Amino acid sequence: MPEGHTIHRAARLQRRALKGKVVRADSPQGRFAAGAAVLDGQTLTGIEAYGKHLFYRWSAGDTLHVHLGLYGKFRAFRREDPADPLPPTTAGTRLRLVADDIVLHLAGPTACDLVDPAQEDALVARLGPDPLRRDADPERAWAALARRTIPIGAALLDQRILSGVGNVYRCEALFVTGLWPERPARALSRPEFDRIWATVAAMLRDGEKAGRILTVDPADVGVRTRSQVPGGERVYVYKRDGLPCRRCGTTVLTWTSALRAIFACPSCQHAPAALEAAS
DNA sequence: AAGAATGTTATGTA
DNA sequence: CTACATAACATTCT
Repeated sequence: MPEGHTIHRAARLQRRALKGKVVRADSPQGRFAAGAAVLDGQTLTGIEAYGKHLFYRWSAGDTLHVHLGLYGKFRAFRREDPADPLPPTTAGTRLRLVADDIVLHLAGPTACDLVDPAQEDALVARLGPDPLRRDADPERAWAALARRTIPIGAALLDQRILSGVGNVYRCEALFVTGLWPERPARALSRPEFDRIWATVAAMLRDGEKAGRILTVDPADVGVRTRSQVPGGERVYVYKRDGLPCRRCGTTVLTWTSALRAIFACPSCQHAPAALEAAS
């Protein structure tokens, strides 16, 4: 269940565990047997994250491209003794990497394939700036938004405009910036865009550090809520439809935007007056 | 056991 | 080329 923070965190932790090491690779379920055979015995020279994509660089020049999709997961195991048996793989395991005392399982990703430089360039060229990357250029996102009539809520999910944001962060970032998700993207002012960019970057950074999504400001933590939603203590609006807003108590609304459920507080996020009255 | 889910691409239409 | 609707794929969890 990954957004950009999960991917960048995986890159950081796996770099620490595997970079510079000779890696044994295989594909226990045979779902990536040919690719694993190519990587087996190579040294992992680097891992790069771009939006929700990962690129693993190998000593013979190969690049492994991974995208976790909706269900992809990494599982890492530490082995005391290299002679110990390998931990069992669960169904859907595509690739297993073994180095020294580390075993890494990659299960269920949408993409797990070897790419040549042209393919990698094409993939990256389709992505908007990633706020977690040092080389991110917010002007590219600003220019892309200015051309779009789609709602800002939909635009934030479009990886071509800006990359790394998923459904939780789009809802939370719009709440924190106080913007109604249905505002046309190109109607945003520059200061509003700057606030969105800064908010998304800060949220993704926090998530990368913590390893989980936690967007609620400590100042709002004490606000009474009857939320029974798992993880509901850590977000403002995501999956909190029908519950009182943590800030103002107004009922949080949900509807469909860009194929996904979106959640927002009509009061804190300046819904059109008609809608606010109706709720 | 149906349905939802922290994702994305493809296709047809206007 | 943009926008929108719809379907499709993928897998796990409740």
